[in-house]
Amino acid sequence: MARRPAPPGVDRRRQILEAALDAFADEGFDGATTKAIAARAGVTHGLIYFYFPSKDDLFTAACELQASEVLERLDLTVDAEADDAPEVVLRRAIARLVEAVAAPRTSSLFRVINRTYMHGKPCGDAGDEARARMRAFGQRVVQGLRAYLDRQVARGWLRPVDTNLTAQMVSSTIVHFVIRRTLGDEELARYSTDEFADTIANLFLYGLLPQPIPVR
Amino acid sequence: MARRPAPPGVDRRRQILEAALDAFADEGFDGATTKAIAARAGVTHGLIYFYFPSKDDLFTAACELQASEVLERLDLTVDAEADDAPEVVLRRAIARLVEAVAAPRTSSLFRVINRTYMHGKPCGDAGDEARARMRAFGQRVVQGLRAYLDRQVARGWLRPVDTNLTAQMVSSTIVHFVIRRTLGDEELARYSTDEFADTIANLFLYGLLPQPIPVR
Amino acid sequence: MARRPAPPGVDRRRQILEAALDAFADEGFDGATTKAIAARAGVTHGLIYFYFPSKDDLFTAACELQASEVLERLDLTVDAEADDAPEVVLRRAIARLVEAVAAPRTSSLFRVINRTYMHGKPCGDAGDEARARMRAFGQRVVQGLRAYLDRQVARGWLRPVDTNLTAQMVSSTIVHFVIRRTLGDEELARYSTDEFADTIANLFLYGLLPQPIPVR
Amino acid sequence: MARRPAPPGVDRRRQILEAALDAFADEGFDGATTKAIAARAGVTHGLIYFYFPSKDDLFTAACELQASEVLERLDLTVDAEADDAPEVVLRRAIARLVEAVAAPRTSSLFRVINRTYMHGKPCGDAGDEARARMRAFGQRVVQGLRAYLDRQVARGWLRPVDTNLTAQMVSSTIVHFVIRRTLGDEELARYSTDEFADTIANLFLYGLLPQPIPVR
DNA sequence: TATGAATGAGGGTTCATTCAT
DNA sequence: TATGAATGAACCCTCATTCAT
Repeated sequence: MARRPAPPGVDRRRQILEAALDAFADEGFDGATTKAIAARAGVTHGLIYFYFPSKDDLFTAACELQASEVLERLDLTVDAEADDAPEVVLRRAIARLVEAVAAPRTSSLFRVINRTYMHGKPCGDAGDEARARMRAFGQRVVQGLRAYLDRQVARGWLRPVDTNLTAQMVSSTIVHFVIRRTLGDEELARYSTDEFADTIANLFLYGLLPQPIPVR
Repeated sequence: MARRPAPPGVDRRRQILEAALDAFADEGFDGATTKAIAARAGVTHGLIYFYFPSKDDLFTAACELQASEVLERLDLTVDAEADDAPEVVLRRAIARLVEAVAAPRTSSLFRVINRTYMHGKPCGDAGDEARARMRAFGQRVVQGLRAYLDRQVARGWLRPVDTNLTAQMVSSTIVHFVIRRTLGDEELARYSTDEFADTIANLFLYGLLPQPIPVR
Repeated sequence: MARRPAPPGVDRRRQILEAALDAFADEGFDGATTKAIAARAGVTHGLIYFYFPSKDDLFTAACELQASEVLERLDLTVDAEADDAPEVVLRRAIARLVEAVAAPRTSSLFRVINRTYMHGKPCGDAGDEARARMRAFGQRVVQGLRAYLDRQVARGWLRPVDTNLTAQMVSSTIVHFVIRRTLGDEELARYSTDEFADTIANLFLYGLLPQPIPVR
Repeated sequence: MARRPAPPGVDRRRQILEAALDAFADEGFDGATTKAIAARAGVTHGLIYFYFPSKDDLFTAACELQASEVLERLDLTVDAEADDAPEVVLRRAIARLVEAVAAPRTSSLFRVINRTYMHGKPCGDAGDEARARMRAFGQRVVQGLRAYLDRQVARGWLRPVDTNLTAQMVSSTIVHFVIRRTLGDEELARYSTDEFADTIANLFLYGLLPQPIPVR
């Protein structure tokens, strides 16, 4: 009974994809029932299967849509050649990442990816293929940061560290804390977004050993 | 039919708890079926419900058992007053954490906790209560590290940073990467455990800005 | 959206009916989805419900269309008074039946009918009514053959057997084997259509007991 | 909630298998829902999946159980060397087949097989494998009859016909009519089982051409 | 203690059917 | 006429949980 066709300007498919991503982030792949996703999207249960062949496909599509949209905002190349002082540049990069990850849908994506990373068995939850793609997406994010670090190291503005591992650490730290903050962690909610980015940046810029902190 | 009482010296309850924790880590709460847990523990399905009233309780018990056992090994107070140079001391602390987290059952525990942290909705997966307890456990781990940092800052051996946030960052970084390494991440498998701890320590000790690295 | 009216000379309704009959024959009533039928007919899914109120009605219509078209070709009355020898006459009748049943759409019809015959419960598959009509159609086919046999018995050209039962046996045998041959049964594919009709005719003409077979 | 364990002497598995075969015969593979089968067996829905991994497996198991039990009763070798007159011997064989096929569960099996034979697409209904096995079973039945016919032809008691095709025709005729009779066909119900077997036997023994019928 | 048959709610998926366009 | 998005009932199957033994 085809009751209500979508009002013009409403994209049911996108509604579903967004609801799905949030649901997967909140409940996990198994925990997010297709029925719940439909309810969240304001859509009937059956409609999901009109747009997507299976829950797995929905999962993949939801992740990829968000991933593709997020990659632009995470582009650091524009900043790479700025002539500002090293700490200013890195601070800015971290602020950019914090901001990007904190966007509502994006944090859902990263929550999903995080689960993917914590899995051992190459089966079950949403299939291997989806996991592989998420991993690839995660790597692209990291590679963006790494390229950026490489550039700064080459210029002599940063210490010659293992840029790969460093990029992973920095980005995973950002993701971890931004998500916790997003989820309402009280300790983290005290910091404004800027303070937050700043604190992270300070740690990674100067480390823990005593030394004069340059005025910002 | 045939009742096969456990041979003496075999603790069925513990068998179940350990199998459960690993299963929850591998498959997630929903993904780990009680049947699979029983099989993993070498126990009949029904027996689980002799020892535990429900899957939720099993989940809680499995986490708590491991948590209580792990807290001892993570105790850093013994080192807190050592007179070695600051970097030596912190490096040692990080190595301790890396080693502790990498222990097989412990990494399962942290994998489970990680999922818990990434959840938003206060429902579904094993109930709120369990999540609250896991959070409390995580905090105890962090507080151990934080107390350690406080001590060093007080001594003037570390910069006066926000020790709470720093402790969280350091520990979450360690957990994140140790787990990924445990799960077979190829990039991380290149590092030996010591190198790994060292790399992490260097980053947090000195930061990214150019400066002379003291000989170790 | 775009309405593509059928090009003149194309009978959408008939397209659907033919596709439906084949689909029902191949997959059964439940197995043949309306979507698949639409695809087979080269028509959109919704259009089916413009021409037919329900799947049941489509089923009925598809069967009846074919049944009405087939009844002409199965008419044996023209031959009934031929003066050829009895075996020639019966042989010719059987050949006619074999040929008629083997026609592509006709064999689909008989496949559908066969299923109908093998059903017990007066429910489910396409309703009782449809089954009753199919049975009636089957009986008309049989009655045609029976009338023919009656005529020959009356003339003394055949043994005075129970012509009703005999007609049913002969026709069901023909249908059964022609269908199996149509479906690619390897053992039956060895025979040409003529050989096939001949073999059947021989059995029914002479029986199994030893006796000289007249030259044909 | 494990309410009622089976009373001793009740084989739930067999209950399910028998109910399943009848249901498949009545409704077809798709039409017979697992829920209906469970109800028919006097068993809860879920129990089916305790004993059988899937509906397909249940289908296969149900057919095979009945097939194996029926093959004994269809054994004609004992009669093969009897010294009675040819018509007596064949008449007896046909009576045996009629009786065997008419047994309640057996006719269900043959109804299922019939559907299998009438299918074209090697997919859908219960999978190819099951269909292949049913075909094999059908062939074993036919081969039994064929071997019997071969023996009689070799002795010179029957005409040297194509025994393979003849066996198929005789058995398919028997199956077809016994099933219809079982299902309540009014025309066929008039005949007693013996009359029925006799009529069939007469047709196949003597054919339709005029000739003296020997006293029985 | 220990077993495993038994239960039933609920999850993913399919599909006949409807209706605005 | 024709389209295809939309709906909801029902299906197969899984799984936590129970209970007689």
